[in-house]
Amino acid sequence: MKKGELTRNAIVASALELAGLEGLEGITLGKLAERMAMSKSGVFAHFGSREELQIAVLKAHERRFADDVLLPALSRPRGLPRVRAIVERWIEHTGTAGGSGCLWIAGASELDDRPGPVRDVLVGMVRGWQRELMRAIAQAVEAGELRADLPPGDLLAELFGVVLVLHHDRRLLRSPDALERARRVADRLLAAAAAPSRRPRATPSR
Amino acid sequence: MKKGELTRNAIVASALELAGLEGLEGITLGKLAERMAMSKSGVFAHFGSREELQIAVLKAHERRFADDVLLPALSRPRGLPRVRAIVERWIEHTGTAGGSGCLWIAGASELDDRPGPVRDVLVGMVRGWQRELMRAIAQAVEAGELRADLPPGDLLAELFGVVLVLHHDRRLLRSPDALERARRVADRLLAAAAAPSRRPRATPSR
DNA sequence: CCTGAAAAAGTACGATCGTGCAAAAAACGG
DNA sequence: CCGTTTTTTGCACGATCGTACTTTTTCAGG
Repeated sequence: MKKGELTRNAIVASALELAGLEGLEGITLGKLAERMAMSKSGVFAHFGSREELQIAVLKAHERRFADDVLLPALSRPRGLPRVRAIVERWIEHTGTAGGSGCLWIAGASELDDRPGPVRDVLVGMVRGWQRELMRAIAQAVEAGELRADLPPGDLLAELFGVVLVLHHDRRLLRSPDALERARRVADRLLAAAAAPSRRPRATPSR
Repeated sequence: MKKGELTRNAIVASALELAGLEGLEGITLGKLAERMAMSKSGVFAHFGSREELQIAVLKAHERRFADDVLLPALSRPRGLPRVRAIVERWIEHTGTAGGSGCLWIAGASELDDRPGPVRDVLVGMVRGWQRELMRAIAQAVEAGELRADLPPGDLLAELFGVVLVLHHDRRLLRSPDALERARRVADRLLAAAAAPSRRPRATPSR
C-alpha cells in the first residue's frame, strides 16, 4: 500500500499543473499519460473516472491555496491585521502563481453551466473560502476596526472583485501593472471600510 | 448572394446562444448542425474553419453588447451621467442575460493560455471596451464630477471587478442577491470617486 | 525465493471531433 | 425554362476522447 499512493500523488500534481495551463476540462487521460510517461490505463486505474480525477485536482488546489493564503494569515492577530494579511497573500497568490491561474476562477467559467459532482465540489470550496474570509472580516468589525454600517458581504465582494480583475487582466490582457493596481485598490477599499478613528483627520492628503 | 448570408446569420445566432451555455470551446460543428437541423458540412461550409466561426460569434456578441450597453448610454450627457448609465446597463446586461453569461468573461478563462487568432480578437474587443469606458470616465473627470487625484484605471478596475463578481456569483454560486449587491457596490464606488462638491453635506444619511 | 496482491500496460470499443472532397440540390439571372 | 453559380449534403479520414476488459509486470511479506 505504498507505491500506489505515491504515483497517484504524482499524477495529481502533474494534473494540477496541466489544469493551470489548460483548465479543468483540459485535463485529459491521454495528455496526462504522456506527461507521466505511462499508459492511459495506468493513469485511469488510480481514479475510477475522469471526474474523480478532476475532483482530486480540485482538492490538491484547495490544499495549496490554504497553505499559501489562509494558514500563514492565521498566525496574525485576528481583526484587521489578519484581514490585511489574507488579502495581501490572496493577491500575491493570484498575481504570481507561475503562469497558471487560479483553478477556482478558471473552473468557475467552465463549470457554471455544467451540473455534476465536480461542479458541486467546486461550489463547496468557493463557498467555504468565502465563509472563511467573511469570518475574518466579521472579527474585524467586532473589534471596531471596520465600519459596522455596511454589509460585510459587500466588502467581501469588493475584495473578490479585485482578485478577479487581477486574474483577468494578468492572464488575458497580460497587463503588467495589474498586480500593483490590485494592491493599491485593495488598500483603498480596506481604508474606506475602516471604522472612523477617534480623532478623524480629514483628508490626510496634503 | 442572399440565402447564404441568411443562414450564416442564423448559424451565428444559434452558436451565440450555444456559446452562452457551453462556452466558446463548447461550440461544436456537430452540436450546431443538430441545432440547425442541417449537416455538419453545411455548417462548416459557411466558415473556413472552426476558429472563423468562433470569431464570428465573438463579433456577434460585441454587436449585441454595444447595442445593449454602450449605445443607449451615449444618448446621455457626457460626464458622470453617462458613466452611471453605462455601469447600470453593464450590470443589467451581465446580471440578467438569459442564463447565458458574458462571452468575454467566459472566454477570458478559456483563451487566456491558448494563443491564436481567436484569443487576439477577444483581447482586442476587451481592450476596446475598456478604452471606451475609460474615455467616459475621463470626461467625467474633466467635467470636475470625478476626483482627478486617483488613477482613472483604478476606478475602471473597481467597476470591472463588480461585474466580474456579479458574473461569478450569479453563475457559479447562483447567489440570488448578487445583482442588487452589484448595484449597491457600484453606487458606493462611484460616490467615493465623486469629486467633493462645493458645499459638502457630511454624511447625508440621517 | 516464492507467492499472492497490487500496479501498470495492452487492447478494443463506440463517440465525437475538425476537415477535405465529390456529388446533389437549390437558388438565381438571363 | 435553362444554365450557372451558390448552397447543402454525403461520405471518408485520422485523431482523440473516456472507459471496460484481460494480461503482464512489479511489488511486498513470509
